Amino acid sequence: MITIGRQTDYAARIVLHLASAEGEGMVTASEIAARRLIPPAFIRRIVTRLSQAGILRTVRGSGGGIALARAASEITLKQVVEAMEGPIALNACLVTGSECPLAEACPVQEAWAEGTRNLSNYLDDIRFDGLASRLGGDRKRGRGKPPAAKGQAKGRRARRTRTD
Amino acid sequence: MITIGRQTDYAARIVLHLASAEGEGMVTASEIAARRLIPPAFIRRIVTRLSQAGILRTVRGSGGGIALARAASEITLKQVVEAMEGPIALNACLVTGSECPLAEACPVQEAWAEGTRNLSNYLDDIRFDGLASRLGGDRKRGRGKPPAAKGQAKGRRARRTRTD
DNA sequence: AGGGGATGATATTAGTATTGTATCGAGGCG
DNA sequence: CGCCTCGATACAATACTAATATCATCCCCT
Repeated sequence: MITIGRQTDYAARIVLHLASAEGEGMVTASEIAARRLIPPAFIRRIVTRLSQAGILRTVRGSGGGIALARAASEITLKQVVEAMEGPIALNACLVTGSECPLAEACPVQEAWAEGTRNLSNYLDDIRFDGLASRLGGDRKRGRGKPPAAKGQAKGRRARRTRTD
Repeated sequence: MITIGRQTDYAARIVLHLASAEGEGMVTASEIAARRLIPPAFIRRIVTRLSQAGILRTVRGSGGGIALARAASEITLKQVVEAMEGPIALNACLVTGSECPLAEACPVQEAWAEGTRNLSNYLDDIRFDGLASRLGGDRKRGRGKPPAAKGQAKGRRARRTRTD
């Protein structure tokens, strides 16, 4: 189905939660787990990977917890996806390099490659400040925006490619 | 890694092969397997699924084989992907509907949804006549396009990959 | 300095999906 | 009738994912 793993889904929720609590100090893993419906025993590993990727900052000990390593506006969905899933690629043949002897004359590979670039660029335009502002912000701002996630930076990114 | 399965990769190669042999009669599964480096015992199942999806047409018996069910220009990469992988969705929460209690106020889900739409639209624009013409067809049609499938309008947007 | 609270790391397990193979059946052509 | 081809299914091996539990490490606070 070409989907991200559930861990990545969880990771996005975690970062989103922290982005919405930006500047409010540390949040514990247990609290995020409870608030965002993430298996408590699972959240540790995800946080660890996000920390190693430089997206989160953690402090151990009493009073410790988790926070964003930098401003939410500097964290994109692409960064989170790559931290959890590795490089973005629609087809494994794009990342393993030239395992496929047919790659030389493979127009389909080119299609996968461009689709990958499109997806990567799209995800890189989704920033967590924008996402967080849509979390609880609707009530206080009376949005004139539709619930659909457009409006962020993705502009009109024409998807007509017309390759022929 | 958000990749298609290998079966889908195979499926695309199969359709591509048939598209490049359009109007030349039936091709046997064994021949495709050999020419496109697909496990011979595996290709049957893939062909069956593509047939059931109405993309391929098969004829049994001596002299039989496989061919496209309609013109290559009427077959898109999206159709092949959906035949093999089911509905296109970047996150399972988009297809299962409302398994997630947070979906009501989940900006990330909206991001996945739009990314899915983008991807789906992109794949639906890739048609196999275009792909086949790039296989060995450059010489005979002299198409003015570069071999790389670019030309998309992926708008250049400031790329903040800052990982400090 | 010590206790408790928090993350870090790892082993394990159960379940599932994918990949690939083998076998038998059915249909069509000569 | 016999060969050639696809159709369907059962099967195994593998890999991955999700999830849990446990112990180690670190740090604030008293």
